[in-house]
Amino acid sequence: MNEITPLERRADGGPGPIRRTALHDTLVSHLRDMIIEGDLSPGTRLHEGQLGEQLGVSRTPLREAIKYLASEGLVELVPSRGAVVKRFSAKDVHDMLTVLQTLEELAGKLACEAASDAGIAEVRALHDEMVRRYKVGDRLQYYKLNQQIHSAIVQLAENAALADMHGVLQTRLKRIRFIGHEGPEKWAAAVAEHDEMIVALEARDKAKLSEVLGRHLMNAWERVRASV
Amino acid sequence: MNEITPLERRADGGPGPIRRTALHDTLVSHLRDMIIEGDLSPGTRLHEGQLGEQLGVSRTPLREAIKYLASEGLVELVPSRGAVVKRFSAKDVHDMLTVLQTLEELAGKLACEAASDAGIAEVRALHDEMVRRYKVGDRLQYYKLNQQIHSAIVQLAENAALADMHGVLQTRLKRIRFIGHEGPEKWAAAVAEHDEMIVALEARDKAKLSEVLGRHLMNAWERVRASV
DNA sequence: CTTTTGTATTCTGTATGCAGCATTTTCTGT
DNA sequence: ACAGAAAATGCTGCATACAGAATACAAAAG
Repeated sequence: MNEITPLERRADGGPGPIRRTALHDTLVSHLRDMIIEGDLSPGTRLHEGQLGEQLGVSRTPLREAIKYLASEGLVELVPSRGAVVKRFSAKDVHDMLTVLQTLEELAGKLACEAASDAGIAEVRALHDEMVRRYKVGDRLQYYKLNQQIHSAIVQLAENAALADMHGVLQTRLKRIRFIGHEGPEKWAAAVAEHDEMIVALEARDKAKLSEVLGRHLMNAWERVRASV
Repeated sequence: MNEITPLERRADGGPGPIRRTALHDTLVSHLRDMIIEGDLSPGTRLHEGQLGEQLGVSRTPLREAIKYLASEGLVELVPSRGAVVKRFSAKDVHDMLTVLQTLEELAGKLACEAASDAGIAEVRALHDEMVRRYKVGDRLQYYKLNQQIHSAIVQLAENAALADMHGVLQTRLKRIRFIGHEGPEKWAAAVAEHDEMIVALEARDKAKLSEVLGRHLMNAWERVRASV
């Protein structure tokens, strides 16, 4: 999609209060984005010398970032042959969605118990914004807000381990969902499901929210299965 | 627990068919074990120079392994201060067990559908062996077989993503469970639950297996809560 | 013309070296 | 003697350098 551009190293000092972002984190995020957005397509070898030069970074931190991503499951380490962007089969995607479904069902239940009213209001705000984008037909922003909402609900559950696992799976799936372009009717259905979600969350209806989230992800498979 | 010993580099050739295990993998496993077994206790700084010398490895591959473990959640990266072994609070452990419970419930359902008879027989064999160890009072082997059984059931589910997530959580919890020494009556209860599990699995009773697995992990929290 | 083997190149894997930041120790002033 | 500042030490973060493995290419044999 994009050109491979040199990593902009956060210049020292500047207006920012303090530089917290080490190169490692920046690199990890950058590579993750490159994989998700398709700059590095599945099966591509991550050429250390070349890639490092393009990003303006030496091989050492690059290799460390790659190892990190390998643990995240985005790339695969082949002994003596470096790293390649992991390729997901249709079954892999289905499997991931199955687990994600279970996790979000759990998140829904926990969120209804643990969430603050303010937290719920924030999700509502995200939702309203997303609907606005939907009506305008802004797919990219819709997509991003959609992800944010799911993450936000998981956050409301106040369970770090759950958030971790959810985050990993969502990241792995981003690449897929980013591509999946459903038709208008399926899109409308997805929005309707989101509507139900918000209502259930605001009512703190555990069973309902859990059920809708589960259904939503079941349908997600239907929506993306064609594109994998 | 143990001394920190130099990493035995799998000598090339040898009887083994071919050397698949790169240094990276060996290092990761070794460090993981050191953390789990308590050689590196929570809060300990992973001193690159020192640790590398003790293991007989230079800093570069060691750093890569540490980054990998950081992504797994076993260590925490502190900017400009290296890595420290992550410390889990009681809530963290509870949260992990909650997620693990949900995942194993799912695994139980899927396993009943996907498992081969041979696969189920293998779990039964593990179970019988575990019961034998229990009767002898061999806590360590009991513990290991216990873990193996849970992993085996997850494997039967034939869902790679599920296995991944389960593996990560189980690894994080190993350190805790390794310590938790329940009394005789709780131990007996745990074994009884495992008995139920096997029966349900052999009957391919989805609902029952799922229920038992869930209950088993709920009780697991009761068993370990004192020791965290 | 195909296949096989030897060689050369390229890339990964590991070690080492240097610079910057954090912390600790020491020195100085009150 | 104590507080604060300055220097010194130790460690991490990044870059570079070197060695070994894998692959690609070419030449020679069938």
